[in-house]
Amino acid sequence: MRVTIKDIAKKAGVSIATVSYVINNTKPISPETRAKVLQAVKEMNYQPNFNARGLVNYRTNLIGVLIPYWDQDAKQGLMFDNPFYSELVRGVEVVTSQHHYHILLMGLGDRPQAVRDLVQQRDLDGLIVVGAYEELVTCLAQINIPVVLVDSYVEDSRFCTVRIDDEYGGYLATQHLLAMGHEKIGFLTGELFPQGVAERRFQGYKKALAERGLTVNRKYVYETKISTQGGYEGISRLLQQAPEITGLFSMADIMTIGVLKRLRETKCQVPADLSIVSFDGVLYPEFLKPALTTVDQDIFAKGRIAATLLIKLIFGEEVAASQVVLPVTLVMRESVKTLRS
Amino acid sequence: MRVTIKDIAKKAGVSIATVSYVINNTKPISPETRAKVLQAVKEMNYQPNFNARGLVNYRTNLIGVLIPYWDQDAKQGLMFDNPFYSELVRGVEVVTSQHHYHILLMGLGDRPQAVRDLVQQRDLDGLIVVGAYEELVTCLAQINIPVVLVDSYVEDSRFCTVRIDDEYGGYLATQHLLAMGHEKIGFLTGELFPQGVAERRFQGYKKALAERGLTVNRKYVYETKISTQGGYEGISRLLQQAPEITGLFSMADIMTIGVLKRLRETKCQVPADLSIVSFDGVLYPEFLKPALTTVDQDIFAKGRIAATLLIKLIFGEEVAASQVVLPVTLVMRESVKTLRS
DNA sequence: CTGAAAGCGCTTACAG
DNA sequence: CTGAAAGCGCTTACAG
Repeated sequence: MRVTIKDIAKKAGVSIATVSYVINNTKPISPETRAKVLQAVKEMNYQPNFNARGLVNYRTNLIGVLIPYWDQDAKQGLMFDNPFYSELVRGVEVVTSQHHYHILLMGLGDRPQAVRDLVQQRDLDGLIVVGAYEELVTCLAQINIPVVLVDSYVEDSRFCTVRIDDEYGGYLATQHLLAMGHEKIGFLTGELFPQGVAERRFQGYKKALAERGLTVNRKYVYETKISTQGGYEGISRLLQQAPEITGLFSMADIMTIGVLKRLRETKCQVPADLSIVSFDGVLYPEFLKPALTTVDQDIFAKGRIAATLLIKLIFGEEVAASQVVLPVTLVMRESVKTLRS
Repeated sequence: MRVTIKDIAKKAGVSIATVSYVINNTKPISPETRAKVLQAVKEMNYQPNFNARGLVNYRTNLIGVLIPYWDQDAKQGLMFDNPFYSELVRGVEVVTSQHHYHILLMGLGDRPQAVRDLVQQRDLDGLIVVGAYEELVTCLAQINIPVVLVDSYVEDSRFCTVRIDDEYGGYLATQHLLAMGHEKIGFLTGELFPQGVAERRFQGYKKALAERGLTVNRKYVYETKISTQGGYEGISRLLQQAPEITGLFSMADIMTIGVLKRLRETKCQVPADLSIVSFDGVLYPEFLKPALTTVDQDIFAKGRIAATLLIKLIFGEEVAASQVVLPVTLVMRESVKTLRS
């Protein structure tokens, strides 16, 4: 059923070792023998079994792409639910496919050890991990393969990272609202944990406020899940505890959609009643109603660069930069109104 | 470096066969021996190597998810570019992870034989293929593993399929425009090939027109790529060759975004100057401007069902239905205006 | 230039 | 109940 190296050897009248040599170009083989083998390979559509190959030479040509869930049961949330991740995976695919690498895609729930298991089960050559948190990083540190962290701020120098300047992004968003005259600015965010992007954007939020001599009102900050549902519930709570806010920095487009839904239900107009700056620019913000002012990032590039780094690490090549920081841009559209003060 | 069954055997003081037996629960083992083995497994964080396992027992616990490109170079288009696919993959992941199956994600360009190669290289247990066309189906037929086709209308009874009733969807879209008084209705579509969904939606379009005693004006139909870019260019051409249309059935949300972009540039108002019905409902249509009237489908469910079917096929279980057809719903929002006639 | 043989991590008759 | 051995598909010293 499987076409194996034996079949080729038999057909070409050589040993399996010879077949291996010509396929891998790993030893000088006479032109005639080579031709015979290649002919057989072609006729039988032979393709080497990467699993068997990986078993002996410790290279499976397989990398894992790990994407976190926030909701273990629903398997929702960060994972895929967010077009963000499809963009990222697409970026990864573009480069891995050029290097004959395959992608194993996995969602990661609340059991970070699952990474270690996966790596052992599949004998992965490398790992791209999105949004790693401390506990996960601890697990990763026990694994002996190259890892590229996307959107994570771990201090561990063993890992390459690719991300944007989230603090600056948060700063841009908030600073824009301030510049437009808003002072009571809400911050709707995903979980704030030390190595996460949310925390950094929060830093940027604080920094922008501080520049204006303002301090953070904890009532203006609401932590919830990064999903439409999170945005929907979050804005309700936030407006309940801080009805006076005139501006909102929403940490992710996907949350902002939920915000818009809720606001529409409560007849709260954007930007008339509430100005919004969102983040990512992944949901075609110019076509939303209102067209969303966003801090944009190039997620496709994130994926490409992460994969390029990882492949280099796997091949033991020198990497120019082990910490890649991609730019962000504030794109002004229609969701922020100028407040006269 | 790898923790293997040998390490466990040594630590537990038993043979590797015994370790295998307890791990797989495949032979009666004395409680004491079992305990020793389990203890060792735990202490060493042992996880069996699925690749090695697959080599001997012809089951790798790996399935492939294949997603077509339309643009080989840019690796864009259908693949991921479209949130449609992330939803689908998420659905697949939910069920595969419950069955200890992993997902190999691959884009598929213009070389359908790549599927066969992949299956051999990775020894996949099964395949979920999105949008298969004839040539690809021919390749799939040569492969001896279970395949579930998503969004494909091949006649081949060897394959399970899951899809929506695309003809009915196209009918609903067109019929709605007709009901609102439109008669000159454009159809912006992806490539029309026999086994594709586009062709079926086109049939629905024709059927709705026919019911009104109208025939298809070929000038009103424009075939292009399923992407924002395709939508953008497509609507330009379409309006060039048929400026008189008052309604548009756009075959995919992702194209519709491009349409909106172009229309905005040319100051063509929706729905004042052009009414639009879109398809999929995957881009938060209620928050677009204008809120898009769409024919919605549950893509997450498509993924879940496809994976469930595939797993059953792999395990040789009886499948209730080998052709699953999911419902579509017309959701009216604001992109269609009533035309008085 | 070519091949026999060992071995990668695992499972599974087969024997005891 | 337990284990030695063959074998899954492949690569790689080693010998010739």
